[in-house]
Amino acid sequence: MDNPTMARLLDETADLLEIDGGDGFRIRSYRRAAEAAEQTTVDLMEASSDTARLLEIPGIGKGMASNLQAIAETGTMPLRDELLAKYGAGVLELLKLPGMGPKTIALLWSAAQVGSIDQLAEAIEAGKLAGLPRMGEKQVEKLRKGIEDYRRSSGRYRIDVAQEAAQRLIAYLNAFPGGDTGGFERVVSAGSLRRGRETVGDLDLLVTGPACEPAHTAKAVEYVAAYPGIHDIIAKGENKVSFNLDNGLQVDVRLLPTASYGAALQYFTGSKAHSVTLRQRALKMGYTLSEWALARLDDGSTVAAASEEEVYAALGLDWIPPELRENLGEIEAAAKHALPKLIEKKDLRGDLHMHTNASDGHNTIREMAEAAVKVGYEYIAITDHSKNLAMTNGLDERRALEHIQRIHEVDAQMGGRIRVFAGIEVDILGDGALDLDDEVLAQMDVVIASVHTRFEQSREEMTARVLRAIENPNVRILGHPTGRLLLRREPFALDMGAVLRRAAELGVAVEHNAAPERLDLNDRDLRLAKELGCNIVINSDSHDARNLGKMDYGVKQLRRAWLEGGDVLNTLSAKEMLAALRPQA
DNA sequence: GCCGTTTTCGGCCCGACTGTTTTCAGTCG
Repeated sequence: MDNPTMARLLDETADLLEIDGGDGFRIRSYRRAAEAAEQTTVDLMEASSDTARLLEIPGIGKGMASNLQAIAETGTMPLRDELLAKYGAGVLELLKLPGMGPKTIALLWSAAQVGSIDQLAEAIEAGKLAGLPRMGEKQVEKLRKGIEDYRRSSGRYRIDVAQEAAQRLIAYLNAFPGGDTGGFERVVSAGSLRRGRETVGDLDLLVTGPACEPAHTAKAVEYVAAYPGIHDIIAKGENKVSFNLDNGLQVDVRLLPTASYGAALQYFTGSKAHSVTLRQRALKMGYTLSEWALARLDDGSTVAAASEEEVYAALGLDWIPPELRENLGEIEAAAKHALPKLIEKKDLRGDLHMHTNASDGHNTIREMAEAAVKVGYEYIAITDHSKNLAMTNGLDERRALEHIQRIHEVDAQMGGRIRVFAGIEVDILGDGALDLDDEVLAQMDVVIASVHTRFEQSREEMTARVLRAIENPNVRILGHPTGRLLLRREPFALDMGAVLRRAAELGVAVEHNAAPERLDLNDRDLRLAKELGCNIVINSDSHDARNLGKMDYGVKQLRRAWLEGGDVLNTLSAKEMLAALRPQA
């Protein structure tokens, strides 16, 4: 079991304790321990036999150490089992509905025998919630919509979750002993994960090599099917194994001969719409395209199959980056040799959105700056929260001014190794006013304005609110413009066209927030932003120095939006970036 | 349940907003 899984078990125990009405401080210690498990560099599974080593981790005391040891040994822990037996696993799923917290769950459980999302849906339909305390019409309607949203998004997984699952599986497959089969040559992920979609429905893994040659796949298939992370096997054939992982994610592993690698990779990367258009094109040229090869229609002889480049070239096309394969004009562009030169991670020279322990981050300004040097950045901006987000210990005017001083000091201490700009992620209040005085904001190099509250406003209200915020001349970046949390919270209603048009006029940049739970703006709106002439920035929104370089998923979204290096301000030098960000300054 | 002690018990996180109240509980992050 890995650290994140152990962390999840501790966090679930905290959830269950809350539902059970347990002591708040005890619950917090479980949350802290979960966070510690998530963040520590110690391999907890390995360290579990050494109590002293566990106790060295801040947040882990005697009780947590024995919990971790129980988890390492049995895969669970007594308190968690006891509470699960009492309430059932369904309550943990209930907690994922917006507006549904532990107190409400406890109420529903005791008053209406509701212990799962399905039971809640039934209770709502049967009108059983009417009359319960704090269950007015609006509240019930909110729950109904929450269930709808949840059901629509379930069955999909965030790209980082899918990517990590794929990496573990790929590592396992690469360890195939092979023996007389000749083993595997290449193990790669295809499908929507390779295309960089923000969420993934299932994993497609492609395996080629001697052990995958037709009629010789038995040993390879058995090895795949023996992967320890498998929950249940759906299908097992000669060149395909399908199964569900413990977290429910479905995986298809396909075994194909080396000679078909390119055709197979193209076929399994999709998208479906892209592949259909490609196959139509092949037919017009007298070819047929399958996962085995691009072949002549008349005699079936292979035209191209070993690499994707050969397959695309034989169809008269430049190789198309996977992120573009959505049948949105990429095939026409490839035929005209007019594909964009997509932005790459190495083009990024800085990051303009991150938090420190002055608000809800984990590290100091200095630690963030040092981490950014390691990533290879030329500049960063420190942008902590403002006071309206009390939960995050957001800065008021006085603290914000002090923070600017400290940032300047660190900037000087870094001795030119990196520029550290003073910034803020200022809250956009309900009416579109900003959470800090203009005189304070005016002293910042980079002001990001973001919505964090009152997501339920109407489209008109929200649009007016955001427009008012970006009219403030101190605002240089609109942060995570839709507020969405993938698979958890829908984007709020907003007239995106109106906001982007005004942002372009004002020279306010729109952010692509690269945190994998946000990826906000999405690829479609990013493409629109480019068309409308908006400045675009990509930021990590790091709350931890270790996340600073994690831009990969965000860069994929930029690529899906057809963006080139020149479209994104982070590819500029510090001086050019500031000039573009503050054209009037 | 963790931590850090004036060493074995007391402190541990503040505030806005909503929908339900008619003075406030619950959620948010």
